[in-house]
Amino acid sequence: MTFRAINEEITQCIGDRMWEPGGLIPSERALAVEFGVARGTVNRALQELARAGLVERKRRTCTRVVLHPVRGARIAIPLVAQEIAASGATYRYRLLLRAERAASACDADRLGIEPGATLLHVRCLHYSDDRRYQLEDRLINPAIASDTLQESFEKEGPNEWLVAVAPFSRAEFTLSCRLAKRRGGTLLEIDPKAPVFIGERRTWLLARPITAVRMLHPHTHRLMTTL
Amino acid sequence: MTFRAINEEITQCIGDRMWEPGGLIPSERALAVEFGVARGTVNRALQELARAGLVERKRRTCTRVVLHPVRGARIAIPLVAQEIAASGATYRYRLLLRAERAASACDADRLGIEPGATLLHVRCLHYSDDRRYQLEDRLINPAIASDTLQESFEKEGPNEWLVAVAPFSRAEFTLSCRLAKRRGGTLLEIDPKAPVFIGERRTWLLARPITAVRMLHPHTHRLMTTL
DNA sequence: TAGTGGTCTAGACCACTGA
DNA sequence: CAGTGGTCTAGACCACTAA
Repeated sequence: MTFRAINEEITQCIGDRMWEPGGLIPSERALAVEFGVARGTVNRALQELARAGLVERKRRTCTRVVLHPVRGARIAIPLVAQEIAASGATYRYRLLLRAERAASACDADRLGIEPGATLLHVRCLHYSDDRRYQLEDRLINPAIASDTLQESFEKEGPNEWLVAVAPFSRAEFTLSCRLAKRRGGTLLEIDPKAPVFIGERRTWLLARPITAVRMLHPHTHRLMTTL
Repeated sequence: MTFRAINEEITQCIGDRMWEPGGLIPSERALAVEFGVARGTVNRALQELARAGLVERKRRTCTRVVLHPVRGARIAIPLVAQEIAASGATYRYRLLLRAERAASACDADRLGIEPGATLLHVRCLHYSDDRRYQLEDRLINPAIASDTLQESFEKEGPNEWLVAVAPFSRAEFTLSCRLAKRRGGTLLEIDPKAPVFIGERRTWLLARPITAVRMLHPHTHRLMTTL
């Protein structure tokens, strides 16, 4: 009897309303006897169910079937190169722009630095089997590493470089969509009247901003997660 | 020595590059000896690190430090009523359609049931301070509860009912966008040439499909998370 | 064939909760 | 004070990989 089997048995009981939403589940020790397994096995099964959100465990007290199962599920945003490689397609990268400049008011707002401070602006395209997959428009705070301004980003995207040099402690994501009529859309070579799907990410190391990136996808893009 | 402590020790080693990205980690048995704990404890610590994406485990072979740490973040998808209430706005609900019918091929594909099987189709609007906030189009598998077909959904949305009666063990999310020209868009009363932001969710209890819902938002919608 | 990660077992201790 | 979930231990077996 594996912990996976126990997991399914318990899920079954909950689904059959043998144990009601909000109600108590028998103790680990009781379940261990019932299923004829060690308590450790039941414990592992219940831990997984708790992580999945089907069950709520209260230390030193009890385990109950969760009353309002989803407060909000979560969707994963993968790194683009990994995402494309995982799909089996060939990943290709092209640098469009690399500029060091003083931050405009708009940049400053987006990245969270002082207007006039130096920043690095990078724009590049990610291809999946020669189809334009994502347009990346990124601001980087050069203060994060001593050699930021030496990076050319000719061969490799900023993401690969950043994950290697700049750990972050806080991130903020936004997903939205709009019509493609503006510059970004034409760079993706899509109909200006078609929508684009936009992901934005900003990261900080403690209070110091690291990078702000805007990722544009054709509207055929799907962001998917299973959990 | 707890598994959390082991976890931190190992994270430290990786952070200090004592074990290089892409390189091998000592075996569980070796680490158990080194830390003076049982192998089970090391195992648990490594499982967690693998889940966190810091380490890759290959069954019956080895554990290695992950080469490009997946900083894939996760976005929370809140329940609409909670989301609106949390924003301080007034939540209002209106039922547009409630139909029992035999599943078309398209329905069957979307919900994952046999074509011809009975399903419940519900369409409704969620308002935030009298602005149309979300159009919900939902298929429900009536087999999940004996009283599904008695539910009118006049006063309360299907979500509130479902969370109370139908726990799930697996969920799948998709986010995308498209032009509003089709029916959904007009029901949201937006310009047919403007894009709509679409979230889709499907849930199962073990292998049994529970519900498939499509949520349309005006393109001004933003989905945000901080973490 | 030696070594690996995945898993289960039986037993134990802990710090706490709730009656 | 009885019962709970959280955790650790020491040992075991398995199915597999890589040499």
